[in-house]
Amino acid sequence: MFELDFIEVQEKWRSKWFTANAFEPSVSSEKKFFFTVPYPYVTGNLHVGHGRTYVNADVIVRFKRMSGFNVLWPMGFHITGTPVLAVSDKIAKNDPETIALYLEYVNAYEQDDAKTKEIVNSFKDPWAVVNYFSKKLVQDFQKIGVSIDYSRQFTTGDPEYNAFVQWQFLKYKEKGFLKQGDYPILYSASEKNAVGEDDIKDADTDAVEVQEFISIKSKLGDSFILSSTLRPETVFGITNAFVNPEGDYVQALVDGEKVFCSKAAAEKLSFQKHEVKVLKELKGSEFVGKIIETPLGKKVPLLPASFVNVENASGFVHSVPAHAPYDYVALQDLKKDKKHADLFSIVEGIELISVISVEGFGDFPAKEIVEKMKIANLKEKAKIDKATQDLYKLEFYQGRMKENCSQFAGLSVEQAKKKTGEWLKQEKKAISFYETSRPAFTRHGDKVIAAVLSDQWFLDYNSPDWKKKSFELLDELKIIPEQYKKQFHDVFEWLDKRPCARRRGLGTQLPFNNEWIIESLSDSTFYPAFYTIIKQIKANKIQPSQLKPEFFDFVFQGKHSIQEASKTTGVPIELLQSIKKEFDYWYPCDQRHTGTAHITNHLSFYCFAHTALLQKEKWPKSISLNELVISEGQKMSKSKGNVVTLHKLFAQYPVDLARLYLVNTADLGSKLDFRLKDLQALQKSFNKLIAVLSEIVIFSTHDSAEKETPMTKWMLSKFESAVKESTTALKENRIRDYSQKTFFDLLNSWEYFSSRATPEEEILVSKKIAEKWVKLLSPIMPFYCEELWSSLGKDFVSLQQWPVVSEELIDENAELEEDYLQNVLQDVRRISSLMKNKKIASAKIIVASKEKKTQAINLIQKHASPEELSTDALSEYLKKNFYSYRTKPELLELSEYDKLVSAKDFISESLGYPVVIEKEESSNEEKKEKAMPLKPSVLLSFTS
RNA sequence: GCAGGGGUAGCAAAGCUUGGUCAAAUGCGCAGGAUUGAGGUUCCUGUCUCUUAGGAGUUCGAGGGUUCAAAUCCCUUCCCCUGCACCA
Repeated sequence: MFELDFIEVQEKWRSKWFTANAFEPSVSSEKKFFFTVPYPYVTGNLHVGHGRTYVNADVIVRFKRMSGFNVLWPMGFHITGTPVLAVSDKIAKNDPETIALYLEYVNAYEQDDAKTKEIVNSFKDPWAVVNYFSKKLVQDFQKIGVSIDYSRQFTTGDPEYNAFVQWQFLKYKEKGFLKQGDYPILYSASEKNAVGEDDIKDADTDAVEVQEFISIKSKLGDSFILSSTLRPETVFGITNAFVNPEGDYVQALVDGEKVFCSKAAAEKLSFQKHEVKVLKELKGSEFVGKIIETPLGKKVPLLPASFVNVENASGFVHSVPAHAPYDYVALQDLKKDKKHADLFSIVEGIELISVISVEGFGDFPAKEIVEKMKIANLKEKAKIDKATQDLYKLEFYQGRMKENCSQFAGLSVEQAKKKTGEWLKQEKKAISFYETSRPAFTRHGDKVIAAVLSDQWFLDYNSPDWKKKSFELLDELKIIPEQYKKQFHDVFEWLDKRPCARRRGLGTQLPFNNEWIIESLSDSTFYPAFYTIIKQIKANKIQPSQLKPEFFDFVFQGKHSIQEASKTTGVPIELLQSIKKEFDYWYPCDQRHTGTAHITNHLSFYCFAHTALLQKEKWPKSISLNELVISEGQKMSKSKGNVVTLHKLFAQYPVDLARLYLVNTADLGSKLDFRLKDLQALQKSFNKLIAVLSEIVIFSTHDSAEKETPMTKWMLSKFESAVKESTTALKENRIRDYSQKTFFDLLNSWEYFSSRATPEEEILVSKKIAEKWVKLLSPIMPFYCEELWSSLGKDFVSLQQWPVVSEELIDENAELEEDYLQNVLQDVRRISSLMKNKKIASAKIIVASKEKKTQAINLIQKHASPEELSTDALSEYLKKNFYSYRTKPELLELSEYDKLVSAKDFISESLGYPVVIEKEESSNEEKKEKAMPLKPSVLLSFTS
């Protein structure tokens, strides 16, 4: 038995590959294959989700390399944005959870506890995080055996990279793709800064977003009151407004107009591009009973309601009791309220106004639903919330505006909502009021509010020419698996203006405005180009300051003369030439592989960036994708503690096994559910294959008599078919198919062959398949394959030529004969199983006569359909398989008797009792009549 | 709601583009047998239902259609997952 210490084998080949620089190609005359996978983000360890993407990628790349391509697969590291910063921040503030997490991460690499602590402590500096993990990730990658060129590493924080990204944004600006405008964001007033999800308490479990309320202006004296709603379309149904009598309100000058709103609202408005000056403060109770005039000219009363929250939006709400459960219940409560007995007649006089029709409800859905759910008063908050939500959903998606809604009559609520809001704002009858979707606080405990940035930078993916060109790219782009092409199409359609810079985080500053950091998805769209040049930039010590726009103009776009470019940048002409040559050699990117999650952003931006910056010949050629990995049926997350890190995995299982598992468990287009039990089960087959293959490799060195037999023909045919099918599958990126064929099918075939064959036959076949099979498997399990290959006295199977199919060995007949034998065996077993209580002594197998076969062939050929056949036994039999015999008449020509006789011992052994083979012509048995072509008659005899 | 993907035997997962060879690969699980002191491992066999001679019946979310023939093509319908932006 072949025993290997997998840790040792892995270490050995890892170090051999990388000391020999086996995967570091340079410009040559060979045909090239430039392949990339998005660089990982460096805030922690890699997990099986990364593993899946990188292993699939590696299989593709190894196949291409063995198929004679000059393959470049480089790697860099992504550090842009807030996450690294957030980690450092938390560690600096001694956040116990973060420290524990990072102790665990670092502990995976370090032996010494004291050292681990020291390292984690150093993470107060974000660059320490970046530097530490980028080094460790390289080690991890090398451990998985992915054949990456590590000589072109960089991080997105490197000054060379900054210059490269700045150049891109200069180009976007020149083309008019970069624009500035208003944008609402989450904001902390006390920190004077934008806040992201990672800054907000509990935002990872309970997301906070910015909502746009429409605050309509209703006249009250010489001022307006601002009442807010998320449903502007109901403005036609207003019957009154509500104020919280306990609340604090102000009168303020907002953009030159006197308005009433809550005190909190006035402050918020000042962050939303409004000039706000508070004139006086007053209590909500002072508004009760006042009559206001809505923008539609209707005079309605202001009534008290405790449910109005002055901390939310403008502090007043208008009331649409026909459609809003809260409003309806509030009015009912008010009628019963003794404190406000003076208002009774006003409330009593309010008539509900219906503005939306929706199936299943009459004129006043809110009233109906409140009555149906038996909501008694405002205290039943949970019930009212539910009623509101249900009704809103129903009306929003299914409702229509009624006749009384002027120009919006007949529209769906969905459309009317947007249009009414726009209209009110345009007519200056309302303003936008941005508010957080729930009360939220930063991790430091400051209030999070919605603010409007007036100078936010956007990339306008809707620029007509840009979008058109990008669709052109998409038309030509090969997407693997194809099913995702449509999604790309839809995403391209949908892409609009997208904010592309932030006020904080690591990364590159906007070239013309250094207060802005280019946001992390926007700085990672064109970087495959960077791999082609960074090696020479670093090797020749070109300074970041030399990487002026002219440098990139020249290299990527061929602009300026080389003399000019050299003069401006101070880069020598030959060097400039050589860098451009390298870019021109490798570009375009032939294939980019990543997870499907990136389609809606990263991959789409990647396409757009290329159409904006490069000529058509340099646009990407293909994108391949794989779905995500879940763990034991659940999404992986730190909080669930079910994240499987590659580190842990490889401590216990051979890398080659894990690689096999990751490519074989699911197709690229489906989720992979990582189950430890399955992996362990797979290990059995894995060990078996290693044992079998090692044996074959040893056999292949033995001498043998060169004599082919039906069995060797069968095995070689199976093998060569597998070579053929595997190769096709790999060419089409059907990686799972390839692994099934190369690994499982062949293993099963060999096991069967081995049970049927003599040692001589095994040696004969081994000599012909050993090398090929090792090569075939090497993309999946490179470590063991290198080990086996070296035992044949050769170097680096990873760099060998992919096996060529020996078509002449594919022998359909040999395979058919063996299938036939299996069918017969199956048949005999079936019959035996029906003989429940009898012990079988022996079996007689009677093969159909020649005459019957000829007859059968005639019948099949002379008739077009099974209906035309008559009802004799042979015809009845033929009816069942009519069409398959018709398309493959050679089936019927098989020499059944010879096959069975030659396999007689095998049949007896498999069945466990002796068998006799007879021909129908020479048999004395009555049952011989039952024999049909390909279906011999079987006669069992029993021990008494 | 919009967009994309999906529903296959106890479970997981192929097959669907190009209809027949599909009661449907493969793996797990389960059952019986061999091996073993026992367990595990390994090997063989079976695993939709009925059937004491190789037969029959019912299945691929549900319902309808096209066809000599449908898991595969068309229509309708129900259910599930993902994304919906400034976040890596």
